[in-house]
Amino acid sequence: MTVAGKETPRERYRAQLRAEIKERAWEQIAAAGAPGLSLNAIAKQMGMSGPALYRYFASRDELITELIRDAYRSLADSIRAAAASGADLAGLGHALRTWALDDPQRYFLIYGTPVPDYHAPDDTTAIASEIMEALLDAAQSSSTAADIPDDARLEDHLAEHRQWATDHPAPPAALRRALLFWTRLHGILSLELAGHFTGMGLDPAELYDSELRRLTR
Amino acid sequence: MTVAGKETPRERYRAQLRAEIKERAWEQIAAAGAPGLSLNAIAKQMGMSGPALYRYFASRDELITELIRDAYRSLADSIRAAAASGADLAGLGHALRTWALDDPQRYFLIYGTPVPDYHAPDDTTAIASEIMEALLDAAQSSSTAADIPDDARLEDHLAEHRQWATDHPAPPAALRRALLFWTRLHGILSLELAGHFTGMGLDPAELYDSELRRLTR
DNA sequence: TGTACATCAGTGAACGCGCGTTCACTGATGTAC
DNA sequence: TGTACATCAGTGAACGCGCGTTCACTGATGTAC
Repeated sequence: MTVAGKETPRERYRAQLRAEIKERAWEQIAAAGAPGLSLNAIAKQMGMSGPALYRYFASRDELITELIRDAYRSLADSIRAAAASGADLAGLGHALRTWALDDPQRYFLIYGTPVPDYHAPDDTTAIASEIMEALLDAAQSSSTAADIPDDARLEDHLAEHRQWATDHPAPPAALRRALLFWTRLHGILSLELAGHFTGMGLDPAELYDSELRRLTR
Repeated sequence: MTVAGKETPRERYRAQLRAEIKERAWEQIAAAGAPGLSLNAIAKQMGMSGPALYRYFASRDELITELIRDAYRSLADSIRAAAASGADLAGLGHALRTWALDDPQRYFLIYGTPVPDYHAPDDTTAIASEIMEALLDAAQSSSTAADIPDDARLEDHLAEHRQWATDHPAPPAALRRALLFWTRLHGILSLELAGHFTGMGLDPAELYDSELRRLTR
């Protein structure tokens, strides 16, 4: 990393071109899904020859890895920005949905069909933890009388299996709430984004808000 | 369709080979995901030349379409079999999870990342309706005192938007239950199958059962 | 039961395509004295 | 300020590959008389 003020023109140009490559990559992914991403196609779209891109990314895989990282980063930033501006759990829920609808294929790059034997870069787990921490904070500080029925068995399990919440002071009830927030909302979101509600004649937003109400009331 | 007894040897052979092609296709999908499916690779694996497969499927797309149909059919059959043997909503939930874990990529072929501009064949919506009907039956006949807090607003919405449950006598509360069953379980399942719980140190099965308990208690 | 013909399965060659990636090279941009 | 050298961006040709798909053809299997 270079300090902003000390960037040489060349460095700035490099960063700019890397950014543009990624932008085109996102456009391609939006148009044809991640498997359809092609370096040559990106180059052609930018008016360059294919091999030129190898000055900026060592391989197609490196580019995709970077995109996954950026997707995680973007989601974490959205969630944290919402939290920073005083949003409660419901607010984080809306931030999540807005983020997902904003670019469905970006959502699926993180939460969609996994490619067998592909492992996401290690640092994404750190970003995922960031997200969980924001959820835990909100789950802990929002009303205790949330509308989720008790479930002693699950809370016992969570009390003993909380590596994912290491160092977070949230009590089991809050762990449970954050977790259900995560799984329930992803259930609706992924079905919605994949189009499984179209033709059913109901509004996914209503369903989403309903779950959110139950989690935060 | 030919009646079983009237199948000629040729027809039987054809059906057998079509089936074997599909089997190999599933193996490939399990190994490399749906985008990695290749007719030539299947042919090679079966000891045939590539073009030979065109006797059995008009194109790669037709094969995939058929696989999607089969996946839906398989899920619907599993759910209905469970229902037929007297399973309640919880039983259907376990059938769903078992089916999903049995072949994650088959699950994702239905519920995973959608390919932009690809539309599933029309008859799959009929099979999807079959599945929803089985859920509605179970949701209706199981205890009314389920552990889902009331939500008048959602029930109002569902009372007015129930094209997906046309002709089904289930009251709004049951519609809601069936719907939440579907979205909540898919939330956990898709996160689990995509590996998002690994490293968190908790057992997705506990979470799944906990949600099931809440939905059916 | 045997022959003549039609149907069908499978082959091998070929087409056109796009992919990721390497390599040797040109020309422009920056750096050092 | 001007020259000499190093660094870097981008090109075009090429490699090897696998893909879906078409086509003309061979040989086996079934059908009709």
